[in-house]
Amino acid sequence: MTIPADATRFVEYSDQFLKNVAVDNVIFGYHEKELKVLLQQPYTLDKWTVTGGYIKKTESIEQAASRIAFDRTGLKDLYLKQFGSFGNPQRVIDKGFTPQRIKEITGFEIPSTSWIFDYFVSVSFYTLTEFSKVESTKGELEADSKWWPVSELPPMMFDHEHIINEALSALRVHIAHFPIGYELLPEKFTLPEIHSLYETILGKSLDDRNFTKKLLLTKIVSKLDETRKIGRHRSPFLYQFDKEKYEEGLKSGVALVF
Amino acid sequence: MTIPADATRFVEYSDQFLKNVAVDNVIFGYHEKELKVLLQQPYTLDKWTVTGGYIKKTESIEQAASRIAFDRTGLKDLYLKQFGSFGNPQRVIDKGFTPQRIKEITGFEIPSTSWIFDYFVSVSFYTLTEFSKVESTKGELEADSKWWPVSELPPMMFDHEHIINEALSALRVHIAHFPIGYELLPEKFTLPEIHSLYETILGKSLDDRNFTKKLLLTKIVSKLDETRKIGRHRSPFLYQFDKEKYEEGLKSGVALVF
DNA sequence: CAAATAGTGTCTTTTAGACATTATTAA
DNA sequence: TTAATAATGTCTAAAAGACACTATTTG
Repeated sequence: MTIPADATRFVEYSDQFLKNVAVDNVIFGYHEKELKVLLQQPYTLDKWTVTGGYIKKTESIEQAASRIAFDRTGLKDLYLKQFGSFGNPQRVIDKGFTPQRIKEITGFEIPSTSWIFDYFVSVSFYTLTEFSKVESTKGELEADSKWWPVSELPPMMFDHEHIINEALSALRVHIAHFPIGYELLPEKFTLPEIHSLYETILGKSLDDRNFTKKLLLTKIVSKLDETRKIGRHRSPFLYQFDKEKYEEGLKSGVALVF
Repeated sequence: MTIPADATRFVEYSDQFLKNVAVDNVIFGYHEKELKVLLQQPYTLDKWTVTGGYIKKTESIEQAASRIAFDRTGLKDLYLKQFGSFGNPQRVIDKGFTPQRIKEITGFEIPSTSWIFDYFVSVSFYTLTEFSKVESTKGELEADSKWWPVSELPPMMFDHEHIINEALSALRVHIAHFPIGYELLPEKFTLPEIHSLYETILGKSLDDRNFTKKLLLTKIVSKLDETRKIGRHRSPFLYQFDKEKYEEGLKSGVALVF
């Protein structure tokens, strides 16, 4: 077991942070037709959590989410979407903080009436990124940090399994109304690649003819005059996002219902 | 100016509540083809706020929202829908708490580093109710409490105007996918009545023939063998919600896109 | 019979969904 | 030439949207 850095940080730096409220980021990663989620394992238990952290008094909740996501992924400008907040007295049970435990570890005596023993409201965001862009997946404070397939999650702390499920629902609703893929695909990609991406996120297969028809109708991608040679079969054409249409879609919405 | 009850409560009861996080409820009321929102005016200023309150350590955020809504409306079993959380350092500016001010009023000396001078994250819910069902619209702690048309809001505190706009957007998305009206219409109502309700909430006019066609297709309302005599013109038939279909719609969704 | 509101049907366009064959590449 | 994958079009059914006349009531 590694150092219980969370507890230490709490005690030393707690004046910088808002109390009883925190941010959780569900970081989805797409890689080779699989949807994964970045989880970390705190010092306390054999259970896992989504990436999260505390909110500084000087920053907004969105800024906190962004800072925390950067700490975990090394990526700036991630599109973080708030999808809900979670809070109930049961949330505290798994936390692993007790006055005795903190004293053992840090030497500080904290009264059991302190706010750090009350439950935290989690303001939750999700984001999508290309798996391989993430360099430092390991937070300085956690024992371990790892990508897990959303379909095979390890035992989760608190209500974090529920939070991931809610994030996934929100994501699936979201991609019916807004373009995605810019951060997930190489600059030039093939129709089969973007097709697979949508299938993976939605968790179901999509008719290739109908998929192509609808996608091209939105004009958010445009065909290039190049192909990619990738095997003993017909070479697929390359496409790229039409930056302008894509940005417009982000603002005003684009129907891509499957 | 009335008693600054919020400040008093803060000081006296703050141990019961989570810190730096609170609930706000945007309570929409429908009455005579108008959509209104219940606002309260705290002691401090000539600005108004949506109804809100603090979260007890022993209750979930949903329970807090429900309790707070009951305090303001006297209604139980309101359908409260969480639509977002809001938090940034600017939120504190309007709050009207300063150490000096609290000392003047309550006699307590609170250090300026206390959490009560930091910003609060607002976990926000909206609900819809029939205007005239609300008896005690006045909270015990506020100077005044009043329904305002959503199109003519008074000067609002914090980011509460933004919160109301977000609530309205969420409501308009919501009614495209779930049945509403059960709490807003009399048990027996006419097609023109429910038609007006949808027009009011969506803020646009809807073709009567197409509206009726789609509504009846969902089977959530059924025609009765009675009419209501209301003037020197043809008497409209009465309808009522089909409880079973309605409940099912709440769970699984019902498309009513206009 | 006039004024007011309720009630209803048809046509057109658009969208969704099902479905199968031909084209290209390189071993 | 064959195995592998890419590319593409048509038909049908359902839904959305535009649009206007007839029915009933009572002063």
